[in-house]
Amino acid sequence: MVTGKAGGRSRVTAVDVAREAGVSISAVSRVFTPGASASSKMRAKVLAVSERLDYMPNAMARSLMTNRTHLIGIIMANFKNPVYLSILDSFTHAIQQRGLRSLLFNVSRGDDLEASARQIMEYSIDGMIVSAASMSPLLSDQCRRRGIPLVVFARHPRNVKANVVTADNVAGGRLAARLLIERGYRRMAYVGGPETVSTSLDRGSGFDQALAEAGLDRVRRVNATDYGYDEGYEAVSRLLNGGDRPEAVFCANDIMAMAALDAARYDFGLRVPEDFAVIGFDDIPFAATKPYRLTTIRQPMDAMVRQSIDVLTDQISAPDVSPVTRILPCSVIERDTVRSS
Amino acid sequence: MVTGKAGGRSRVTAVDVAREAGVSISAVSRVFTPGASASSKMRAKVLAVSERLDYMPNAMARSLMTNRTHLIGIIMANFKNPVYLSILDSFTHAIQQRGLRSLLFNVSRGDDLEASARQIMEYSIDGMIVSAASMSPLLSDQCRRRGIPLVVFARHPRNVKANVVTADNVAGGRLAARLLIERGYRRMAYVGGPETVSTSLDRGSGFDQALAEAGLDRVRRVNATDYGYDEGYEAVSRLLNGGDRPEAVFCANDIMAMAALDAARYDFGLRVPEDFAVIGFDDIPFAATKPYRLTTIRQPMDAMVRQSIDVLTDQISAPDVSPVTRILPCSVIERDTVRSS
DNA sequence: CTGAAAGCGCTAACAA
DNA sequence: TTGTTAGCGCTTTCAG
Repeated sequence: MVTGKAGGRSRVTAVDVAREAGVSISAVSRVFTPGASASSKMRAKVLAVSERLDYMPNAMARSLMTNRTHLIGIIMANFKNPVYLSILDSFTHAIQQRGLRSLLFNVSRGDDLEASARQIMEYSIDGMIVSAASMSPLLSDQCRRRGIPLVVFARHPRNVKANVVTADNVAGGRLAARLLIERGYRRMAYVGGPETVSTSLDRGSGFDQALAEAGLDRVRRVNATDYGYDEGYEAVSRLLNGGDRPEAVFCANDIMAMAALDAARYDFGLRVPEDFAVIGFDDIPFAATKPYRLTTIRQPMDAMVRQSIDVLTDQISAPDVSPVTRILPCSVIERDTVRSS
Repeated sequence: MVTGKAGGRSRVTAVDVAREAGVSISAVSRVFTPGASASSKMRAKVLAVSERLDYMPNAMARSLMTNRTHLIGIIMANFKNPVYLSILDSFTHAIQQRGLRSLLFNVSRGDDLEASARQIMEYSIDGMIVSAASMSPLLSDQCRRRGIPLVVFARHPRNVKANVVTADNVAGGRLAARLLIERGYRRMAYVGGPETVSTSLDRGSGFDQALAEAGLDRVRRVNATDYGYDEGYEAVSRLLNGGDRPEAVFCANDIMAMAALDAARYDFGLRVPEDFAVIGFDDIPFAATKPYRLTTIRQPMDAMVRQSIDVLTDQISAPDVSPVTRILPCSVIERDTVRSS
């Protein structure tokens, strides 16, 4: 029984290391603090003992003094759409690259956004990223009051005072419309997501604008009840069953576009792109597979993620700056669901 | 300038609330501690002031005393496979349900698992879930030494002393083989993932076993370099190009099975399931879409997640128990890529 | 460059 | 039930 405290509950602390190395605990602290001064002898001795004792500074205790937790809160919904896996991949990667950690909150199952935000704030995170459909002013207020930099990702909520990093969804919608017009389609429809989501709204209005500019009218518009495959399938079926069938549809995301393609081909016997064109949004990996080869509008996800983290880290080191808005351009990815000339 | 400290850096603390409410700080503490005793008057008064001042206990300071952070570390790789989005969805949801928080670590980009584990441990998390291909004994040692309950999810590493919750991959492989045999296929092949991954190994060996029991030999076996669509496509192409073409393939996951289906149909002109059968593993949502209608082996993901969290929470409250292993059964999901009788 | 001492915000005995 | 007191493990002035 030579081991320290019993029960495995307690860890080795800086005091243990200091005692064992015959130095003060401040010395230990300095060795583990990046910008601090310590002689190389000191450093070597402390590091050796730490290694032997398997010492590791306690982040909680540290943050109590420094007021930095190195924690970035991520509030996310949409755990059904594969784009969000890529987004999460990029975010966690970027966050880790900078020596930060991700505290992930799932608000997709009707969990209250406010409540989650409150919980997350108990950890006094250094920054927060929100990528959920609903974005409340109360949340951004909370963050501002507490001095926590906040970026709203891939969403452009009105009356919320926060940093915003998003794709230019309106321009993306226009891109879709112009491609379709150029390729000779005339009777177009839009398949949006839930009516309140800003991305769906923006993509739809850009689409309508460009149509109007060309003297065209959008034939119809349907809204899926959720941003998923089944909901998209249902919405498109409604669209194709109704009279005044369109020659082309622009869908608010790739999942719904894939559903549109399937419904058109399998249930209505339409040939794509000859009889019917489909454009999606996002460019998820599956959109490129053989059965789909979906023509789509791509958001510059990696750039968006990078900018978000940049904005966040900038504001963590220099607080009290006014919110920034970064809107990044989309691009057309041509594949085989729109005819080629 | 009536506000407290300047700069927005500092938050309102229990001291502020205590002063304002004319009580002691322990009183404040008690009001925010679930099992503590406080008169309803006290509680009301403190709560009112807290509300007004927007007070919230500091989780870091709290954890310093309690030795509980309510943080669960999740180490994940495979940010390319959509199953993991569902898994993450279930995990974060289950974790939040129990008043815990998720600290997510991405080790998919060649980031060192050890290094990540060390970082994550600085936060003295209450428990840890690892769902990454590689699982080192060093990591489980670290956890045991620090008394941190660990569950290895959907993987069954050898010589690692930790809790394991996984599907019965061997039995799953057998299920696939028996279905194929029953439906009259004879010349079968296996498309595995990277050679070292236990899931791929187990599924393959279960498949081989059941084949052998029926007096059959697996015709061939190819391994994809990674668990993705493109890698699967490449592997299957190799398989179908080689001589001795199989009548059926069992793929280690749905993504590769989808790739197999696409390669077979589009590049080799095979009719499925007449000329060629494909079975996948996982039952991801896309496997059910019209172009695929993939017959597959389903892992009971929700149950696996639930069990993982159960094991974790049990061991958090009652440490020093020996590791448990839970192996859950898979089931066959029949769709259209294996002929029906 | 190094050590002593004073907290960071909170909880947990212990008295009252 | 409530207040007082002593830390949790660490960083950070401030002397030396």
